[in-house]
Amino acid sequence: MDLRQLRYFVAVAEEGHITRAAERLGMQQPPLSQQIKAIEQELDLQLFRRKARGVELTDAGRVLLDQARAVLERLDHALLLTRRTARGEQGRLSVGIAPTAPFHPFVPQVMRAFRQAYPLVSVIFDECLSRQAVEQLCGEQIDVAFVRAPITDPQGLVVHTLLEEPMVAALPASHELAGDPRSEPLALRALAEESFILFGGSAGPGIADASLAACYRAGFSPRLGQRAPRIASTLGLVSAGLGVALVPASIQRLQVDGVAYRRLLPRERPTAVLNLILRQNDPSAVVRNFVDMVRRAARDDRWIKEQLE
Amino acid sequence: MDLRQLRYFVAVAEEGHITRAAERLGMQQPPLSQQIKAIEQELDLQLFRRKARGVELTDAGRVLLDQARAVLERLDHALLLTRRTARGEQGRLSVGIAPTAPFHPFVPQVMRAFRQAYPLVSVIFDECLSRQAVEQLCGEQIDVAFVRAPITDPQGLVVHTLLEEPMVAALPASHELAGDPRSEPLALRALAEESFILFGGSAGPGIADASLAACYRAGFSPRLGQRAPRIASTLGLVSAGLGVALVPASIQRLQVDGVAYRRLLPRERPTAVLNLILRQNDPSAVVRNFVDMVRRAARDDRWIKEQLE
DNA sequence: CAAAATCCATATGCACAGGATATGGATTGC
DNA sequence: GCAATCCATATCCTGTGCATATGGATTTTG
Repeated sequence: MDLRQLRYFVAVAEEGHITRAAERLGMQQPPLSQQIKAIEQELDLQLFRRKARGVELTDAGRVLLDQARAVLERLDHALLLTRRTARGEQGRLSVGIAPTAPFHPFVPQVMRAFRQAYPLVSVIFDECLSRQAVEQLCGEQIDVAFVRAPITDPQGLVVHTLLEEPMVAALPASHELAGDPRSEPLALRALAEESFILFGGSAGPGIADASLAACYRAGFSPRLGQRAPRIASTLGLVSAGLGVALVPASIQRLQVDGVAYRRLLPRERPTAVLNLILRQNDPSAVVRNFVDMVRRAARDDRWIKEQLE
Repeated sequence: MDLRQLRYFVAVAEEGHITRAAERLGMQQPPLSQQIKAIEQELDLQLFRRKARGVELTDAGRVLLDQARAVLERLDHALLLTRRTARGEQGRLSVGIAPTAPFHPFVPQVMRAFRQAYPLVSVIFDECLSRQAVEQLCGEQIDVAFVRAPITDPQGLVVHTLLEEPMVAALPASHELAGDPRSEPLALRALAEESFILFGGSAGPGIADASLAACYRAGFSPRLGQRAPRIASTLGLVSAGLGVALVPASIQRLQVDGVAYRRLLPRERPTAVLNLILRQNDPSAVVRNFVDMVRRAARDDRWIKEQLE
């Protein structure tokens, strides 16, 4: 049994005439008659009753017509899904995302754009720190990750830098240095005597490293306060007056009672990067589309430039 | 796109090797490679990644594998249903049935046998008198009918006589002639003065005609009492003492308070036939199977002979 | 490290399936 | 009774799909 024969059968059944069906199929009548006969012989049953004017479906023929339509439809559907998958319009995408990444407008913005452009791709988010991201990428648990670590490509992975943003100081609101957000940039040295709350824990080289490095460059060894695993708890500790923290500028969108932000002097302030990381040679078209879109957005997006001041 | 190609694809996908798949398909490797390539070109996408040892499905290939299996399964199913229909193992059967027919054991017996032999045929019953049966057969509302009329084939229909059974008299239990069922057969003349309740109404030449004809043959014109449309009301009237009725012997299975049955003298008693009626040249295999089974059962069934005494 | 092995791709030849043309036969309609 | 309609059969031919032979790439083995 052959799809061509199935299509021939459907055409004949729908037209009720072999001649007319042949016309519709762009062929001559005799070979079509032959094919119909061949099907009947193969199935060892009659599909049509030959009448003086045209042909008429038998019961079996009627059943086959229904079924054949379903099969052909199913096949079209199959090819559609396959093509969509090949184009990366359909499938799954597992995205690892650093805890501070969602606060930068770029991330939700590009995610929204992607979901709109590829509505049939089901996107799953998984919050993870940079070290976990690398592991989960290698273990195929996630396909791409937004991370804040300035990773130099580990084996088998590719890192794309999407943007850099300045970091700002988060101070207790009661702190003497906590002024209006519009106040003059702060010199890092002014914080030399403060406890520094390190954000991100020891899970990976990320924001904490950048903060410390900046302090060293500014000429002092910061007093280390508590470590907080997440951004919320970090700001909580700051709010409680347990110390100060350096956080990406985009975190300022998170207004917390008792926490004030201050910009730092451009010359000495650390920067936080946002990197996109993925498996090298990942053949997934979904991943390719995603990465393309994210990188293009990062390049084009005016917002970034404003943010860099 | 071709079913053959689809099967080739599934084989290669399942084996992970073109060479091995070719073996399984009973062909050589080069043409199989060609066909796979042809599919990929037609769909304009990659289904496999060629590795050093064998081939590996791409995402699109994985999707197509799933879908292709479904399509092939669907096709097998389609052919199965078609074959079943052609064999008359599947479909619908609308059976008209005379009101008195179900009381003869033959009818439920053969219906049970049919449903057992052809469980996928959905049988629909429709009680109807002989005239309606003819109409509904011609109008294709029913496919076959059990009727009690001795119809001579109307145009386009075929009648098969399944069995004949004697008729018996149904008397009010209080009637002087109402004796033990085992009493001697009654002479029809003995009922000459009774009111005859005609069963079946005027809807068709059936039992009522046979009853009257028998009376005429026995030498008297029966006094006509009420007409009753159905067997239950007929026996109700008898029970109420409004007259007597002649009914098929098999009706005796219907024991009604106040109604006694008596056999009639073999020489003069009327007989009730049970006929199977259907459209001539009905192409339905289901009907053919049904008629074959019913007729065979009617011929073979010992029960009938006993009933004929 | 070279040689064998494995497996896919390409090249070429051939056989057959499927389509075109021509024609016959049956039924219907005027 | 003749024309028209439509399916079936016969014959020929083209193109497709398979087989055989061979090349190329990578892995395994001695």
